[in-house]
Amino acid sequence: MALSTKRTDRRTEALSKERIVEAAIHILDAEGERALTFRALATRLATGSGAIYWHVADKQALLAAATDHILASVMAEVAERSTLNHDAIRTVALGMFDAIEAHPWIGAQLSGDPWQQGLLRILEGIGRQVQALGVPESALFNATTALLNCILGVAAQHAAAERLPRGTERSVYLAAIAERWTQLDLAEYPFVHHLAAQLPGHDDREQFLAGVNLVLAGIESIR
Amino acid sequence: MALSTKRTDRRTEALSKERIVEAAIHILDAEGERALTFRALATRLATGSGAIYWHVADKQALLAAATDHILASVMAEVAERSTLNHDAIRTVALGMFDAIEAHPWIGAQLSGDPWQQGLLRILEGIGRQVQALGVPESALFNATTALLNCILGVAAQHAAAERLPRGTERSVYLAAIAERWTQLDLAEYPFVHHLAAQLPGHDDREQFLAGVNLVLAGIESIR
DNA sequence: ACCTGAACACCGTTCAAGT
DNA sequence: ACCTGAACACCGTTCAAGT
Repeated sequence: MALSTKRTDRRTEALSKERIVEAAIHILDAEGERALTFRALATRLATGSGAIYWHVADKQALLAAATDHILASVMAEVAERSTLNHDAIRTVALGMFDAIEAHPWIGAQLSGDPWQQGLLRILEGIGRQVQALGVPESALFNATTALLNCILGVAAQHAAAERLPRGTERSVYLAAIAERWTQLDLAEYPFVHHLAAQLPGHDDREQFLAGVNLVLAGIESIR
Repeated sequence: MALSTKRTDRRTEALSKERIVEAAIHILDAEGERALTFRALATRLATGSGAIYWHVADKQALLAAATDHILASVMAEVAERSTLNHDAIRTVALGMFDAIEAHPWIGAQLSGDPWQQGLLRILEGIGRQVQALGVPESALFNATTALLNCILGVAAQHAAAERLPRGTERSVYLAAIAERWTQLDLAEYPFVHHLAAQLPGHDDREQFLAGVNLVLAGIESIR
């Protein structure tokens, strides 16, 4: 690597898009979305805030690159456990679920721009398996986006949780929502009241998988 | 109403949460999400920017109230055309689709906070019909949120379009995305390439309905 | 080519002061 | 009780100036 020590003598390991993205991910994971500031980023990288613009177009591009970085590693990891069709789809979906849970700021990013680079990797991964299931050409797009919607739904849920004060427990968060639901007018919201009882006890991951299975069942009934 | 003319003599029709929300919706619809500023809102209401805080907690609450206002009218309108089960679900879903298309800023709001007040009306409306379909207790939550995910998916797509420069045609927007997809490496993204061809010609509303139908088919196969 | 950091043009929100 | 509007504490982004 360090064949020639010509430039800067690795004092501060020259800035690069990759280093910037890594630093951004660190801040996002450690302190949340609101803490990612060009000033905070510059401080962490020991540089001026303007320097970042030499490598990254703007904040939106930075967030997209950070999301892409995570999603690329998800797909790489998932690709190793090669299974087929239904199982492959479930594997990709669960990989996404875990990634969104580990990095909730991804949720906001995905909901905000569902056609961004990073999500295309997932679209590709899922779409190929849907195709392999023998879904007719005309239903291919719809079936794949329906599965993607399950992921976007989870993303939206975690994006909302991300915007809470740091360190709020998931369980007390759900309990607070259930509490709010219970306070709604019973006559007007009977069904929501009914769900409120189930909300605190439920397993997010299990529910997510159930949604995916439901869509898979729908796909099965189509072909 | 104006039994006594005691106070302010209706010179400027005193501020109220409702007037503020209506003004906010006007700005959001006419000029987009980024144009909604407390300063712009204050100017439109011919008041000081601080006055708004007397009626609304903060910007997040204002956006939630605006979204709730729209969704309430969607549900009211949809409730009149009373149908049953599958058709009722499709009616609610299409009502939401049209609302999101007419007010794209709702998309960002729904994706950002899927448990907010406004969306509960939809959850209630859809959930009741799912219940009426005879879906077993254990699958009720999953089936309803799966349908909600279709709506959140559409919301996310329109939220992304909303953030574009004003006045971008939907068709040129889709063409631009298809163009980007075509430029991806064919070996790595064969499926996305395949979809790119369908993207410009497709009908959003039709695709949305197809997704809903897919989930409904899945629900049918469960019970 | 790449980096610095002050400066610019904004925000949401607060709050003493008014009526 | 309700409103005013200046002030505060931030932002993302730009850009002359440096190396």
